[in-house]
Amino acid sequence: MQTDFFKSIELFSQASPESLELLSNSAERVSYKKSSIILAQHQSSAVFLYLINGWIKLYKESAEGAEIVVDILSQENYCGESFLFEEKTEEVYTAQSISDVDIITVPIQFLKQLMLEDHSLSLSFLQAALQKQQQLNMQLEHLSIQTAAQRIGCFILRSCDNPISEESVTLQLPYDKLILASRLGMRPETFSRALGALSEQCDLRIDGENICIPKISNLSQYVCQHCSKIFPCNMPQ
Amino acid sequence: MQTDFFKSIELFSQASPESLELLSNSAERVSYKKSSIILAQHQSSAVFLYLINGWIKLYKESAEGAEIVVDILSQENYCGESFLFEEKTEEVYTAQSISDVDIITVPIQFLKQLMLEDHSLSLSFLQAALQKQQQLNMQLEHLSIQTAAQRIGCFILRSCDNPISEESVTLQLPYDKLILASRLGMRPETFSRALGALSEQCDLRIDGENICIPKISNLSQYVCQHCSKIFPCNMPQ
DNA sequence: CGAAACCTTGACAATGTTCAATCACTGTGG
DNA sequence: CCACAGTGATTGAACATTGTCAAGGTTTCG
Repeated sequence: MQTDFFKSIELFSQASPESLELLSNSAERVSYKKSSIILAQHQSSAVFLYLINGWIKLYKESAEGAEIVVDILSQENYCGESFLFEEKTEEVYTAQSISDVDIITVPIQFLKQLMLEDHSLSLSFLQAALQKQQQLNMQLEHLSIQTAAQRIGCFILRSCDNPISEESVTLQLPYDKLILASRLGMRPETFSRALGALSEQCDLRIDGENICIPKISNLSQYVCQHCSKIFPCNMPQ
Repeated sequence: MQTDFFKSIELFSQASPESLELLSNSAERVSYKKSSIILAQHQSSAVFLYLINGWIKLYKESAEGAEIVVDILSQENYCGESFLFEEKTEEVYTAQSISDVDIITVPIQFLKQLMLEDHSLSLSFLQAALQKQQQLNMQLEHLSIQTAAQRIGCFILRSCDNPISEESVTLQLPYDKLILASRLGMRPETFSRALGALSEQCDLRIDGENICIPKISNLSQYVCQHCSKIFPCNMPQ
């Protein structure tokens, strides 16, 4: 792989020339079709995975065999970083593509070595980790404060390019409603009903995966009531 | 302040001698009585706060004035790190002591400078951030999977020194039930009822803030059913 | 076409919240 | 020392929200 390619990825853009060189030798770029198992549980603690494009579902199984969705990765997200300093096999998960995807994988021990040698790179990772932390805090807040309809509305709002526009906006849900539901911490049935309620409350027009929002302010008013952030919050998904 | 003191704190233990020297000159160690406002909203983005001992509540206000508990810090936790690389005043909060506390404060810009110069220190922070991330992931999972009673039980379980002991264990709740309730994402009334239900289910004896667990396995069986982790999971609070 | 996956709907149960009332405990001032 | 206020905690009843189970519709794709 080419060093220039890594240079263009924000997470690696500050890495030293030596790191980039080493990365380009040891990283692998792979493509998968939709619904492929990319990492099985036993592999997940040994690999750092960077998602170039597409969507990936990370999930585990509970003691009783139920599927627990840990996270949905989108473009430019990554996973596996929690194994940088821990050997624990506690947090293992399965990674499955939910669209066609392009990814990069790096053996975790190799990445750790880079991290120990390259100060700039570790600062980039620190920065990214702190951002992710904020996002997780937001999700926690939403889960305990917002209703199902508000969480869906919040997701839609944060998908708008320009949330303060007065114009009507049309957008597509990025993936299955089933997956979006579990991502927002609710059952598919609840999602379906809540989306219905939301569209009544806020005058949305919904046709399958397409959503038309005639007036964004209707939505933000309904959604952002109880939240600690100030609209437009610009938090990533 | 003395450099040895910082050396004894895990988060700073790997810092270079120069960093320790600089830290000991610019950090402040302060004590507060219970219920003091330690950081008001407008200060929180300028200060890194390390908690030596006691408990601190971090909270914000929603658009409507309701209090939103962001986090409860316990011994050896810290806050303010999210402002290392972001100037945003988005995530500001108020920090209030909920017991007598001893803390250390470091101006955030000063800490940032250290981080840019001291590779080892930034690795320690990266490691800590990744651990915190795992903790947040666990909280998210619990909030959407566990019932109120299970969350309380999980908290109690993880407060036990030796969760695989066969002996009976007695412990104290670390702070108000009101605060614990909001930390676990439920109303005080729900907490009260759920604790009652839990003590029936798992044969606990509860007297105010003291909880006696005759048989821990009763508790773990009831609590850990749906969780993706394996008992005893040893996750921090 | 037919199977499988995705999505929706209805009836009902479980869970948690809200509001109001009450009680226990603590510390304060007369 | 006692009355009293204030905080923390509990309880009941009504209500809101979400989950569960079962059935049926829709879309997609081989």
